[in-house]
Amino acid sequence: MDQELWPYGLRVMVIDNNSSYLSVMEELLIKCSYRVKTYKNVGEAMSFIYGNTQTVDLIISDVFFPTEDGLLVLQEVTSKFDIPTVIMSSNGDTSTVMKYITNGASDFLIKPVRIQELKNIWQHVFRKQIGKNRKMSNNVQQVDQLSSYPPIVLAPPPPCATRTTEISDEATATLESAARDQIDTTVTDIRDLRKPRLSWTVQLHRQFIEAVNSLGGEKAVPKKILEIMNVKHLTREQVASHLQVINSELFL
DNA sequence: ACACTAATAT
DNA sequence: AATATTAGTG
Repeated sequence: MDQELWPYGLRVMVIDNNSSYLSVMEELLIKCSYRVKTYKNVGEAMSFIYGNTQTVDLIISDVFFPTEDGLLVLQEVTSKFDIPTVIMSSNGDTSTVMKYITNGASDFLIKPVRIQELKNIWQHVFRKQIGKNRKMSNNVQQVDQLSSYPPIVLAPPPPCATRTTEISDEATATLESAARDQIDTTVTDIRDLRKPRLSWTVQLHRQFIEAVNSLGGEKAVPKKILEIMNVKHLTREQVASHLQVINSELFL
């Protein structure tokens, strides 16, 4: 059976002028182990994108009815940066949705957005990349070839992504053993991982990302990350070094 | 003293 | 390119 994978650390920008809804979105996205950056206004969001190319994997923007700034974001971003953009609105009438989709929106979510829908948005990122690569090679694209490390790591899914289950009896057994496997692959000690130097395996990196996310943006400093990761023989310096790289690839 | 970060070294 | 070490700051 194929190992299920999850795109840890996918960098998602959310734009919405309603700050309480922004927080809701942030919380949901963090539960999905994405990295999240939120903006209340379109201008700041766009200037971040202009100043930091290649640091946003996906944008989720409100429509900003009636000014339709959401549409501007969409047109700007799709024409200049090719970042998949998802539009949110509380109004889901067909003509509205159609307008955004025809202008290049990757998806249209109707508020309130449920976490189940956010678990699926990562696919838009990979869709775009597959679209780009398809003409140059007829090789079957392996999903792990599309991942870029360290910004995005494919690893077993986080608890939030537990599949919407209709559980058949034997499937239950499979899931349980999969869960056990996942526990078994959690790194608790790096003695054998540090050959000459430490290797940040996907498991270790996943724990790192989860620790960072659980601390939330600002407070994610090496010492606290280290505490939360709870990995023997891992040093604060090693975490700091890794954090530096992650942050230079930006986001947080 | 300690921890953080940016810069630099390996 | 990835990880470790150093050096300056609070």
